[in-house]
Amino acid sequence: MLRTHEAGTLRADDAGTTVTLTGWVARRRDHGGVAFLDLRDASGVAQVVARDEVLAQGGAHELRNEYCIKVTGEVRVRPEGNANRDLPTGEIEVVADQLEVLSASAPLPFQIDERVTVGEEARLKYRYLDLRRPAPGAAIRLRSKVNQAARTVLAERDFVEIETPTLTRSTPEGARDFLVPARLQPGSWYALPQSPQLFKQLLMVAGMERYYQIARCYRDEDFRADRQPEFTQLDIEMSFVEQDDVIELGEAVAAAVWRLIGVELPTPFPRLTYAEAMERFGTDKPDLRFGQELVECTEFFKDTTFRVFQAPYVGAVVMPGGASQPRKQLDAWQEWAKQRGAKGLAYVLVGDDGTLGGPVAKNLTDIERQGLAGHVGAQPGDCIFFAAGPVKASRSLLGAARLEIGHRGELIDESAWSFLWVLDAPLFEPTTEAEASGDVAVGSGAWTAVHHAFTSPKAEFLDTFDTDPGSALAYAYDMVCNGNEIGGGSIRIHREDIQQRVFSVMGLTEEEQREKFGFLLDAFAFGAPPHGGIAFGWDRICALLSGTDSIRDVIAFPKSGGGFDPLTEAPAPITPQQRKEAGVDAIPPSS
RNA sequence: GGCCCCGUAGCGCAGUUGGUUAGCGCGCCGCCCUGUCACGGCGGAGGUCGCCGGUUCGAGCCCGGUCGGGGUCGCCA
Repeated sequence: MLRTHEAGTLRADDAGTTVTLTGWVARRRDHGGVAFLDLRDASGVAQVVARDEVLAQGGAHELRNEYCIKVTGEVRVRPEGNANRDLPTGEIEVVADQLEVLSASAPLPFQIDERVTVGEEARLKYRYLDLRRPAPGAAIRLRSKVNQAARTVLAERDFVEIETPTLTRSTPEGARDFLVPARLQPGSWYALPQSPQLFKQLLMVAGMERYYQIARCYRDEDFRADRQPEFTQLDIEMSFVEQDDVIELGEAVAAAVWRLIGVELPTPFPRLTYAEAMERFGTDKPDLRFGQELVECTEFFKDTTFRVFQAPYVGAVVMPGGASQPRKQLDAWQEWAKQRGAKGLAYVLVGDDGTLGGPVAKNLTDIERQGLAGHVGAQPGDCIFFAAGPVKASRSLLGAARLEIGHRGELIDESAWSFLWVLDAPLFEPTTEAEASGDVAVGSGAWTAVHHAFTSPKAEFLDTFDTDPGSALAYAYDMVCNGNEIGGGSIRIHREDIQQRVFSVMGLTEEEQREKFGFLLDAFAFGAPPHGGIAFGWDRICALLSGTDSIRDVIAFPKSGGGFDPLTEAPAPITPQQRKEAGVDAIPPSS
């Protein structure tokens, strides 16, 4: 090694030791005859004292920030009154007697200083400089620990870490595939996997019994703050298990990684059914760190004369103190609701004396006005928001309003961790609903799978799921943390007859089944074990653990909007020669 | 794909009602400084106001378009 010690580890005990340190000049305080250098390496920072003579030697006089240097000198306790309590190494300094510039630094595009804010674009373009800063660097280092913790839990339980292909076959489910031309078969293409889903099921057929992988997944979809075209899942699959076994393992993994930040998660996690989550929170990933649950009002308004509330569903959510919002603010809520595709957001203001105000109040009957605040649990000074209309859309609007109320009203305890499982999701949803929300149906039937086509119906629906698909629930489970879906999975179908019936509900003919999933169906013909699994959104989990909002902060080299990498400037055009060789323009014989 | 916000020096930002030479902080360059720790002092350089077009006597500012970034809804089994 070029060094004998790491800068951040030096303490008063090391006084008298001659050490050689390597690292970067984090800051230079030059007093003419003597200069103080903060030498930073991965372990931390230590102060180096360099006299003029030492600086002059070896061209070190022009030392600037981020020069990479090597310093040899004696550790000593700092003179009386000069200790720096803010630094772990603040008791000591290294008196340099040799200083060598290993590598000079050009002037920096931005300062390597936590106190200086830098735009994300600049940070990503010079990500290698960004990562020299304490917080960004710490997020990447924490991620490594998170991987390690998960691996430890899984290794203790005899899981087998297995890599699956990244060049694979395009399958029709889910998101858009990234495609890779096959040079040796012009006109044919590989797809990058959206997840190792099918492979991990094949590994169960292969008798591996317990599989995991920290797997890179690829989906060619439009961007969001919490989305990258390539992202990572901790992917797990187990044979001979039931839902509770997977849930227990999931809790063990979560507990192990949260322990890294000193949080002991109480297990088992609370469980909500999908139906209950939708009813009480208007979402399948409720944030339980605050109340303001939705209040069902359909029955309350069953005889209402107010046209808007003569709807299949009426629900409410209370905003504490919301009655004092200025008119402008209340109008802004209408805009907010419209942006979500709603007509608006009806509201009633509860005055300090209990009288109801706002445009809706006068449309209510006396009886309704008397009972309303009590029914929804509103106090004087609160604002009650209503949504009326189709159940699903109304609840979803109220659920979003609830979150907005929580944020604006600072009702959310940011230091709290709320974990839960959401269970018993529906197996199918009507295709029309899926299409209405823009979903591409896999089959041509009236129903499409909510999770995926291999998710098992719950035992009690085995006889009825094809005669009454709308009521069938699945062995599917989502782990939710602070309103984020951080993991999800299911028990899979392993019986051919059930799989056939699921396919036929989805309107897939046998021919289509063969074409789309032939290799999996083949495998299932050879004694497939009952199995199930879970996949964790690893980037989101690392972001939560790092206390950052953006998954970009826990990815070493993330992409910016539009899938662009500001550092390498990928994607980039290819040469005509590459085009020709890759077979990008080959025309398949059939078309 | 829809909607909203942003684009001014290397970085982060200000820029009034459209009006003289576009400012501030940090960084950068030069000189000075022997106990600092976001050291300090003096001096200096640095601008295609994203791009194209329009309105105007005059545009960083107004209008249209376009590119880039961020957010949000759609989409993401």
